[in-house]
Amino acid sequence: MTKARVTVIDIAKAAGVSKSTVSLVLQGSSLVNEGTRTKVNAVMRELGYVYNRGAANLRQAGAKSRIIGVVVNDLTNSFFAELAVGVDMVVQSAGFVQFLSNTSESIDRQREVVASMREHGISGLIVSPARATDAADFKPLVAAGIPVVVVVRNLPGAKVSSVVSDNRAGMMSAVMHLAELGHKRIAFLGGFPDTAVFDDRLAGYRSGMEAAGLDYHQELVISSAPSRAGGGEAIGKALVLADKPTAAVCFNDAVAFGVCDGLRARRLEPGSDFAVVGFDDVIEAQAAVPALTTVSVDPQGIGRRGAQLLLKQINAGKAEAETVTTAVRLVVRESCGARKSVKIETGL
Amino acid sequence: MTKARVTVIDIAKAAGVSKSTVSLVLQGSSLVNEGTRTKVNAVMRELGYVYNRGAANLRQAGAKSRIIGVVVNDLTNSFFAELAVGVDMVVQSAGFVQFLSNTSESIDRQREVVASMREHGISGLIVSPARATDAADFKPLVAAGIPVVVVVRNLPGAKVSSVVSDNRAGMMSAVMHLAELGHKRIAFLGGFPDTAVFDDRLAGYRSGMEAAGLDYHQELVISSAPSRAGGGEAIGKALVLADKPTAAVCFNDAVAFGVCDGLRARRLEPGSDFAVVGFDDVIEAQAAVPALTTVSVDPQGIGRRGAQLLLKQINAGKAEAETVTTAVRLVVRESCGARKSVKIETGL
DNA sequence: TGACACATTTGGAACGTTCCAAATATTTAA
DNA sequence: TTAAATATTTGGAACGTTCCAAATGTGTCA
Repeated sequence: MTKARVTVIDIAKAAGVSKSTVSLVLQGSSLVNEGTRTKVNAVMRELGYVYNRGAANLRQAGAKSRIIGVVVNDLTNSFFAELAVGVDMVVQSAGFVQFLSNTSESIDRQREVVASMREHGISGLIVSPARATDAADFKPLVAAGIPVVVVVRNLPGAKVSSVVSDNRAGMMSAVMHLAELGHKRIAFLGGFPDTAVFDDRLAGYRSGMEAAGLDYHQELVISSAPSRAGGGEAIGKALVLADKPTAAVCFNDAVAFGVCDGLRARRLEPGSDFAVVGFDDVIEAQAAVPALTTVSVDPQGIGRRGAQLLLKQINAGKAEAETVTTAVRLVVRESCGARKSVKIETGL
Repeated sequence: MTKARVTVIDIAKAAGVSKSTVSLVLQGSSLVNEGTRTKVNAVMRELGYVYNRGAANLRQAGAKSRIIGVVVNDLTNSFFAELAVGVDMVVQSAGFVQFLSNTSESIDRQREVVASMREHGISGLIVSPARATDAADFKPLVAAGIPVVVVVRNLPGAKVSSVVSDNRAGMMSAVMHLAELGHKRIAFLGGFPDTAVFDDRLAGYRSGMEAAGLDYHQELVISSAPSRAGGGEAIGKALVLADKPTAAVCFNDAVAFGVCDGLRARRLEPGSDFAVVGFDDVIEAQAAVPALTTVSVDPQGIGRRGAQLLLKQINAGKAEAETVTTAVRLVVRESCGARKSVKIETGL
């Protein structure tokens, strides 16, 4: 029950030096004599000193808090959990800590959370913006010299850095793969049309169709919520078309799972009767039956890249907006019909 | 590019009052006149004032930082991601923010992370301790008056509060369910024997056997790594016994999945040929084939309870160690053989 | 009117650190 | 031996807030 906090002054007294010297030791300055340094360190250990970053921070105006804020929209989704882990890895090894918050796609909550983080003096922010986030929302942060990196979803118009996966190329390769398997009528299912990610993926779909020499038909693009339920809905609409598709690329894996559900509810087997390709490669994709063919985006990598970019800007002291797109690759499993379902895995 | 920070003094000047008054407004004190309050608030908005919690914190020695630390061992595991979300929910609505870090079961990293959080002046800590965490590890925190709540895994001997699921009751109900289905030889598979959680679950197993009037056989308890691979290993050992079991309760769902793999590798179908019950109810349990019968533990609930407990202690100003066990319930699906595999779910 | 209660406001002195300019010790060069 | 150069140490004065004790203003009652 040690009541009083041990401060730099206590250390100074006990070590017979001035507080300034102790401070120098704390910062690992080369000015201080080797002997005094070890003595001070010894005393610190002995008295159980803990550094008060808040106080230090107060003096060193601004960007030295070594706290970075991380805001994601859905930590329950393993995609974002992985992303957070990626951020944590680089942030932690750079001696920073992360404030992590979850917005559940609520723009109000996002605002609150960011405000709170700002009060705590974060040195930078990584955010996967909630849907319908206004590009101007992060203006004050940037104006205050706090670097912001937007990940996963970009925010057109906002002058901030971003790390997004190559949605266009990913979707294009998915479409071309299906075309190679002989499919001619390929649908694009799921996703909300008012998002930048949707636009990119749709653009990739169109490029893919074109590259494969297939016609683009408006009716084959069916948007819906980017969720499992949304996927069920979308495939329902697709299957009542006069000229039905035989394959679909989906906005994301959740949609793809919904599509599979919907197919089975209509006695169609995903993979053999209808080809399905997802996007994201969430962990469940591998274990699902049939295993989902999907575009792998490595959320952890995005987290790492984002954190690196942010740290770079923090260290540089100025935030020059920069855009990084991370590579994606098509992972061919069973749901596209390319592989037979051989589910017996090795014993151990 | 506003360079200088707006401070309470700037506000005071602009509003024609003293900094003390502004401070009172900030704290929502009832002492201040309604007129001045609104004026001050207006000025704050106008000048874009942002509260400096660090400075405030410096003055109000100690526990008012409104930061709580959360450390988990594996955020990639959806169990812990859910837990973090639960914590975040209550912490956020209480106006706190959370430092979240991931230890990946590394005890060194855990130490680093906790030290760093302490430097930042957290008001409390929620931790799911890495394996082999020493009970004394959190002693300094507690001594400094920082409440600590241990979740998921308890730390016998440490005088801190904890929130754990009712491992005993859960395992007991699993065993009794299998007994009701007519099983006599029920194995307990997986888990490391040196953990408190293992002991609890094993105790539940024994109670369940006893309650069902079945004998306890040492040889039917087979420990292994608490992972999918470990499960495969354990079932392998179980199936070479002279008197083979016909059913198994598993240390957790990962083990249960491994057991299913192992069964199939030996041409046995989980559910019909051998009953398997898991523990945790991770999201994959539902979608697996066969769907896993398991004990559902609601990690989000644990997170919420833990956070509530912690906040209570922070507000009370003193940390009286308290132990909460959260209820669990058996979710009967297919892997125990109680239900036929009817996999066609409703369309939407 | 003076004395009192009450409501509101207010200067400083903290809090624990870092930074600066200047002081003091030590070494080197002449 | 002394001056100059170098290495080390050091008191304040910040940083932006909250707290305290005391000051001011306003109204009420004899």
